Amino acid sequence: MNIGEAAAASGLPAKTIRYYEDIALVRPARSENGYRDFAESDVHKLVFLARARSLGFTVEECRHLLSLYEDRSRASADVKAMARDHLARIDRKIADLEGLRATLGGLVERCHGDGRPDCPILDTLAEGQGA
Amino acid sequence: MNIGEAAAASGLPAKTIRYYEDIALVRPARSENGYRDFAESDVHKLVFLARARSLGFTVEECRHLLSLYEDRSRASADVKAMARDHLARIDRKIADLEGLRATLGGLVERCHGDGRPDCPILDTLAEGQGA
DNA sequence: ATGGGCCTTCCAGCAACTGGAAGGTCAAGG
DNA sequence: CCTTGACCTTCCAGTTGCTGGAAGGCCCAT
Repeated sequence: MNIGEAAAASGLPAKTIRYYEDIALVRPARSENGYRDFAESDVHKLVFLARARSLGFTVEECRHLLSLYEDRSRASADVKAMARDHLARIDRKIADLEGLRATLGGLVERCHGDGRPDCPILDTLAEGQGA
Repeated sequence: MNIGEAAAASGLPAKTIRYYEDIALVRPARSENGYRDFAESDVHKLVFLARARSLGFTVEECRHLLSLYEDRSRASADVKAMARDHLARIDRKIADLEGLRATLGGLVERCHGDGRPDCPILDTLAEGQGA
């Protein structure tokens, strides 16, 4: 299977797949003409990667998850620990963003938003009572 | 005022301040010895930048906000529009993360997380019912 | 044989810094 | 007076995860 088909099958851009080969996440065979030749198992890995990335795992975490996935004897505890760490990071990020949202939302509400030049948003950025 | 003091006063690392000069967000004077010499107004700008960045505005948005801030005749509507756009982006990001959180949280719950090798998290990444 | 649509490699760049090397300056202490 | 150490300077490279583009090779149909 050429890279174009692998891309279509996995949902990843060809460029990204080449990049994943660069950083040794996948190792497709090569045809005689030098084209990459993807086996079913390669495409599975690509799909796995696409899913893990879309869940927000970093590439390095994906590498680790992939190795756990390929290790028939691994313990699910390892995976769960990673996922839980990741969950905690997500929770932190959500909390941060909600704080941000509250601050900025408050500023937006207080800004009359017309042609007058005085603006509580800029004032706050400059003086900093609210951020 | 040397860069070290400006850094302490603004809360930004010296490296970041140099970077901000590089991209022309600030233009401190220079002393005879070649050291940067920050006026109060420069430090104000740095504080402004630090606050706006911490609210998640991109550097380019900060550049724009700064110019609005310096423009005595600007309309607060401009600022409000930017802030509202930014708010919308934050909301989208929060929603994305909450979706992620739900998916991943569900997986973590279903994973028994012991020494056994079968793991719903990896299975899902591979087969993809849940992502 | 020629056109197009694949494929290959490599180089550059995005955001927003951060780290480090190599060297200049300045104030204090011996 | 000299050294030490903290500061400052510039420049180059790396980070994360791709993405775009150029230059060139391959393959298939007309």
